[in-house]
Amino acid sequence: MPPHRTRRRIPDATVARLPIYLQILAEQVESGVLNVSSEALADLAGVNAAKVRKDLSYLGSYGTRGVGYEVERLVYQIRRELGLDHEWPIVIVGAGNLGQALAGYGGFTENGFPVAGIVDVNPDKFDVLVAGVRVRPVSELKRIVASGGISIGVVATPASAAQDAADRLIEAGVTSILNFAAAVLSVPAGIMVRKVDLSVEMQILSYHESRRALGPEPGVSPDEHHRGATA
Amino acid sequence: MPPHRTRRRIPDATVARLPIYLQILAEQVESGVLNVSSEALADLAGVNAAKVRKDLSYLGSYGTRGVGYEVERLVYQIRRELGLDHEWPIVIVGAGNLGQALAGYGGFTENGFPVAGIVDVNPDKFDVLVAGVRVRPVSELKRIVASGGISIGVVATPASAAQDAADRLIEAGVTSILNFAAAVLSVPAGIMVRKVDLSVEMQILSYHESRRALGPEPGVSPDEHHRGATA
DNA sequence: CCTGGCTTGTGAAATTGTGCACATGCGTCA
DNA sequence: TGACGCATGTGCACAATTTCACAAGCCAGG
Repeated sequence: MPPHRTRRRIPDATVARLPIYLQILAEQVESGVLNVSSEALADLAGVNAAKVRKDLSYLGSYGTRGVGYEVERLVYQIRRELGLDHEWPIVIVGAGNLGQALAGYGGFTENGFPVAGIVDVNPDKFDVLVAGVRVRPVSELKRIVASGGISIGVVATPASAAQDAADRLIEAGVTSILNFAAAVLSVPAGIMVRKVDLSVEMQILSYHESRRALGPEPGVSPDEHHRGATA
Repeated sequence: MPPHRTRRRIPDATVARLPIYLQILAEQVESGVLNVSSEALADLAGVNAAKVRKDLSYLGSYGTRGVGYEVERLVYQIRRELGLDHEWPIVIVGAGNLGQALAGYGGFTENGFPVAGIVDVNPDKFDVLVAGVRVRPVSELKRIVASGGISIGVVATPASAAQDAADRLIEAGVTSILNFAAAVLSVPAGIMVRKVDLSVEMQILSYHESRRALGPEPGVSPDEHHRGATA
């Protein structure tokens, strides 16, 4: 059998957990840990051990029965599967508070997603330096995307401008979008959109808080100190 | 029958969509729209109409056959179900870039989650004004939470300090946490945690981008312009 | 070399979520 | 008042995900 032709379809739920495992494993490497069991990893990730094993099994059989998984190897495999074996430059649309905060955050660059460009419609913002990158007019989006080989765009505009921003990104050639605006984007098939909406998150918490007031759930066992729901 | 005693258990997947519907409906109210059909709402939310109907049916029967849903009424019902009929003051732990950006963002306050306090461990930050709120030492967390009747906390610290921040929040009486740090929090049963991690989102996009390079999916129909995956 | 202990990898069951199809019921119009 | 058109609410089948339970396999020790 060849060294694993990546052709298998990995379930969405699993894909969403791989980055978590990866982060934890990276910490373990730092600590000099050589092996982890599915149970140890599950514990650190706050999930079920069987789930960890099933998730990792989609990558192939990289564990050793009776021993566990070799941390370095697992890190390598997960990174490869997630496409993190090279950088993915991104472009941010919107240089307002949010856009600047995102660019300045550093988390993007650190994780292999360097900010290759920031654009805005407002001329007042042009040439402002944000995290070492000069803000450019949206009209240059196409050039920036093409010359930077960019396939991921970040929408950091007000909700009212989000669809327009998305349209321009797609027109420029971007195929994946991370949307921070409080708006649902309509995009052609084949374009991947993920949305991050703080107010949605808060409202989900609110729902649970207000149910709490109605008395204990008829079905939630009050057992001791485990991981909280990260649903 | 009483005006609907909120006792039903609403599926998580539905709870996660209600805020989206709510946002769209609020826009419709602005536009003076009086009624929406499940299909119209589904279209705007980028989901299936049957799903919308099923989701809304958990709230009770607030639609009219042959007509649709009365927008204002639906807004009221969803808000009530999500516990948005009153404000939920929050406290932010961490007054660094992220904490300041979050506080300054305004999205919290606008949506009924006013920032009632910001704390940090770094004395340099004490008394700095962020979005009109004075940064206080973490030692005052308990007092702030108690006097403000706060049940929701936001962790905006570096990953290494996140668990400590969470512990302090819980100790102070908070029961729900929104975690922006790249760390999995361990919390007692009964505490609700939601995590927002940009690098996880980016990595999920990366996965899909890198699969794209392997050729067209053997199973994804190439149909025209619909809503993108927000999975 | 064989045995015991431990952990993976995975069928199968249980649970959760989705989408179809249609009976039901409201409002309108003749 | 009766018939018609339209959109809800929901039973049901199916798809996805989670969890269990255990056979299989590896390593260490005797």
